[in-house]
Amino acid sequence: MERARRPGGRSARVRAAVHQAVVDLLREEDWDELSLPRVAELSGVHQATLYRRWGTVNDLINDVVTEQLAQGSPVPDTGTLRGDLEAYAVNLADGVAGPLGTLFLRAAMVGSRGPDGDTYMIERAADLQAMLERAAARGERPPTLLELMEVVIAPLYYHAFFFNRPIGHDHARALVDRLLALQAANRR
Amino acid sequence: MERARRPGGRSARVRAAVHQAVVDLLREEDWDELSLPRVAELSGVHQATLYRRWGTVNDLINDVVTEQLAQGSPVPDTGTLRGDLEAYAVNLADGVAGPLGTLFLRAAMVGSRGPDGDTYMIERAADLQAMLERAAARGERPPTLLELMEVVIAPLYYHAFFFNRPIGHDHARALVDRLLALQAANRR
DNA sequence: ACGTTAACGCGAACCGACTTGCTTTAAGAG
DNA sequence: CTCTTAAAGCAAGTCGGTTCGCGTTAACGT
Repeated sequence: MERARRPGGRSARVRAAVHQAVVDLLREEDWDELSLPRVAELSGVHQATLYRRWGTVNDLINDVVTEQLAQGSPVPDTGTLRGDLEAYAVNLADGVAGPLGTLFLRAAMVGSRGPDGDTYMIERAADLQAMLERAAARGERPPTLLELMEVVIAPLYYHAFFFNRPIGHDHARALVDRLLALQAANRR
Repeated sequence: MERARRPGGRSARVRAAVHQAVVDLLREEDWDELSLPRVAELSGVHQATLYRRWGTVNDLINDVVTEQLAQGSPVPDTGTLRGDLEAYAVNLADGVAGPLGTLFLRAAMVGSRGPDGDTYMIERAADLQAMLERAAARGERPPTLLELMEVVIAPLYYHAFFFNRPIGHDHARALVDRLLALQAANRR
């Protein structure tokens, strides 16, 4: 894999300015107003640079999402299964609202892929899997990854997607309750 | 509300050809290849007509989705709650796969609205609510609409959206099982 | 500090999406 | 059958997104 040949100062500044402009545009304007010329205008970076470095809007979005996922919102480790799940759910609820949520949904829709060719979802899934295995190691009885996705994560996205209004923390925690209740019921 | 002034023969044929072309394009090409000129080419209808009747790609998609929802897939009435739910879930599972699912998701993402200004989701919700009320009238103990959406519908969309692969009928029925199991647990 | 060159800035040209004024066709009414 | 006119076809023109060749800047190695 080809490493970036000159990652230093200027390129980094340009990248940051462009990423910032993307988020800003998404915050104010409509979904499909996002174009490279528009980003160029707002960021002060020349169009040609955008086309050369990123090529298309989707690739740019891809880059932004990758960066955000890499640094922001790590999977929590609170010491209890319930604690981890609630922290994660509440965090995700906040995340899918706001401009980054939109970005993320759009990225997913176009079938964006991370550097290793995997879907973002799959990369994240590994982290969640690890969280569940920590719980199992402590002697708790965690749900499967599929159950977690279906009972907690899917509803969060669903609300954001179809009704795009923020999901309350209480509501997010209620989803976790439901998941754990199912676990309790299954054990019998 | 202004009725269509001349809904007869030719207009109907044009509309049908255009709708067909949209679905065909979506089946073969990529998500963002869909443009009015492209649809014009494939349908044999002139560009100008498309721009005058629909204006934008989103409005066209809107029209297609509205039509599909209006005729296709009515909310079932099998006589039992479980029967209704399973029929609905299996049907939706098939629906969200395939090109129409994509169409629908995209429409939702842009925040499409039906003729009365409501989100499609909200229009459909009324039908589902009626289904649940029929069950209640029979003396069954139906879940709330919110529970139905979160436990059954959300996961179906989630799978289609993030992993876009079809959901098996068994899997769809399993989601209904989960919903009913939750109901049983709550009753205690 | 100095030279090399990747990465950015600039403007012109290109191309496809979108618009518009006019003409032609055929639905629907009498 | 005839008339009216809504809706479709046509073609030229505008506009914004995209590409390209060339000159300039500033990372990074020495």
